[in-house]
Amino acid sequence: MMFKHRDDVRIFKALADGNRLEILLLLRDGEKCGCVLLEALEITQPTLSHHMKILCDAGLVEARKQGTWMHYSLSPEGAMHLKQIVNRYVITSEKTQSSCV
Amino acid sequence: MMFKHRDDVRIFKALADGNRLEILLLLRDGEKCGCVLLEALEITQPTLSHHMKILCDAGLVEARKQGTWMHYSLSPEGAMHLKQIVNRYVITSEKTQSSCV
DNA sequence: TCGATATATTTATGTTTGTCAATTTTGAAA
DNA sequence: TTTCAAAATTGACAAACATAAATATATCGA
Repeated sequence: MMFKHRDDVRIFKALADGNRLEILLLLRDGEKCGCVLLEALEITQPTLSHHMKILCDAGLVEARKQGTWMHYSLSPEGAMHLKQIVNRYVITSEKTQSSCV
Repeated sequence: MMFKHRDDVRIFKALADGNRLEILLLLRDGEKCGCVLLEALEITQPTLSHHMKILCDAGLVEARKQGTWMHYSLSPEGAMHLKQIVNRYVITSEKTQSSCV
């Protein structure tokens, strides 16, 4: 029960934070390294690292390591998956009435 | 800062719980009253009431009162709004490379 | 009015989460 | 090797959250 729809919950949880949404917006115009994200957000480096892990674990963001730098970008597959999930939970079929009217 | 994208966060938070996702699935095949939802979920009545409030406040679910019963249904407007939000945060443009390569 | 049923509210509790400070790890350059 | 910069990890803490018990409210029928 606690683990119903666990994977989907993980994705929506990743989206349920203002800083993480802001990170996604920053990544919309292309790959960015952590230090650039850090400048744009008013959070500390450990906090950013924490958020990036959540976004990556959810499959929404991809990470590319190059030397000391980590480069982050939106995951097209993650985006597609998210849209599929949304359709699964929120799609509307014909409008019927409650059986206990 | 704490309140960045507040309204969008509220919607994603509403989706970030296994029981609430299950409720949305139950509502996919039409309107249902609270007592029916309660039977389908292994939670207590106050907890269901709590979850329904969160889903309604997020605009994902509509409530219709009829006598003692509350009838819940998916909100088509809420669904459309959610899809728009998802596109805002996760759409992918041309792939560029990080500026600090 | 009284009783039964569906729902909402209040209160309390254990868990999860976002955050930062401090520290560690990693990788490259001097 | 030493030094420096970027990122990850650890530990701690306050706020937010999911949950249930107890209680309150609302509506209908007898």
